[in-house]
Amino acid sequence: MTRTPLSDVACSIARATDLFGDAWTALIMRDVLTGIGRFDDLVHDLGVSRKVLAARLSRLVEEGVLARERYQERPPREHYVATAKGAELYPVLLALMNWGDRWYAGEAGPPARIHHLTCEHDTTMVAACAHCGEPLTVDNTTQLPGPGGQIGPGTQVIGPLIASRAGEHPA
Amino acid sequence: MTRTPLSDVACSIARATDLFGDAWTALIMRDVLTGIGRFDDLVHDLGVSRKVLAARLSRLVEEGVLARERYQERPPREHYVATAKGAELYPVLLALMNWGDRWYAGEAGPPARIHHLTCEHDTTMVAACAHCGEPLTVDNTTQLPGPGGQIGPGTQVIGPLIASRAGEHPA
DNA sequence: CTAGCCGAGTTCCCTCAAGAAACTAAAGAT
DNA sequence: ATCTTTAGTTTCTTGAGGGAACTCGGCTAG
Repeated sequence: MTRTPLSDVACSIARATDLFGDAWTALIMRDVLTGIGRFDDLVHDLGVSRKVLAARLSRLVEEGVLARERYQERPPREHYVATAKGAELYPVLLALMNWGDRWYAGEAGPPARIHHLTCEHDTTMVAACAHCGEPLTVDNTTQLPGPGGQIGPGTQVIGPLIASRAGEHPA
Repeated sequence: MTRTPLSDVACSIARATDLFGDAWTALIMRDVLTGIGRFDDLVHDLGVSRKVLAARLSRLVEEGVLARERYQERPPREHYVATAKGAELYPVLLALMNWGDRWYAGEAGPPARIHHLTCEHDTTMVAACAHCGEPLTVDNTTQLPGPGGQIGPGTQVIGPLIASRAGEHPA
């Protein structure tokens, strides 16, 4: 892509997408957050070309999402770990995973489970309202312009914009 | 991209990313979910090239995420609306937006607010555990292989993999 | 009735980025 | 002295994205 300057747009989704809206970046973050931080391990696990991986990693380090850290002195070796900023991308990954599980898991069920150490249950992510804890959905939310600038033409109520019958829930 | 076959991988994030891991797709979904469904409106709102938009839209329709619907008969005009499958991508967008707000909102604050109609508060999304309602974070979760296949090398506990000090929280 | 306009795309050309695979380079290990 | 591991660069080719012009059905205004 020839750098369409999405980051300029007054939209946090656009800003986030400018960094994260790339097939590899999401997968790199998944791996790094699950402990795969070494260059060659990422190459093998993802099947990404070394060139592209190097480019993504340095972008992510530049953005402060990952950090390059020495993990052994002799011989000196570096790997990549998530910063706090990077760790906060975890909900994005959970949301993607949740959606993938719901719509693409085969007969056998989802390929991975999330185990919540706090409550000791296997679980899934719910997009909950920070205020009341109820799920946030397209139908029960509205987007309004915020203090940081108006949000272009997308300033309407989100409502009955779901297709009438198409695409029913899976099993 | 030359179609690296991510959808084959036994990982729901990879599957979701195969479709959604594209700078434009996320923004198209944002627009469609907020009511911008017409071809030319999308071109103008996003600044995407008509060729790429046409390609993305037909892919999204193929995948059952969007539906092409006639919204007036004379003259016949079609626009795009989200299916149920598409509407369920909303949490992904909320998570991206949340992250963008936290890390890229300027002085003025975030460019848009989410208003929860149910509880009547402006709110943000929390990645909550479906079981206990507490937030899911990198530190309090573990990924385990699920019924639908093992998840490659990423089968470790997620834990102290956050960079020691780098990337502290914003204001 | 013919010229113009609108919405929804196609087509064409060009450039730049992704893929593949070989190459480099430092530092042990055998 | 050579081999291996790790972490990248370099080179080359193909193909996807950007930009802009073109198409096409169907109203609508003069």
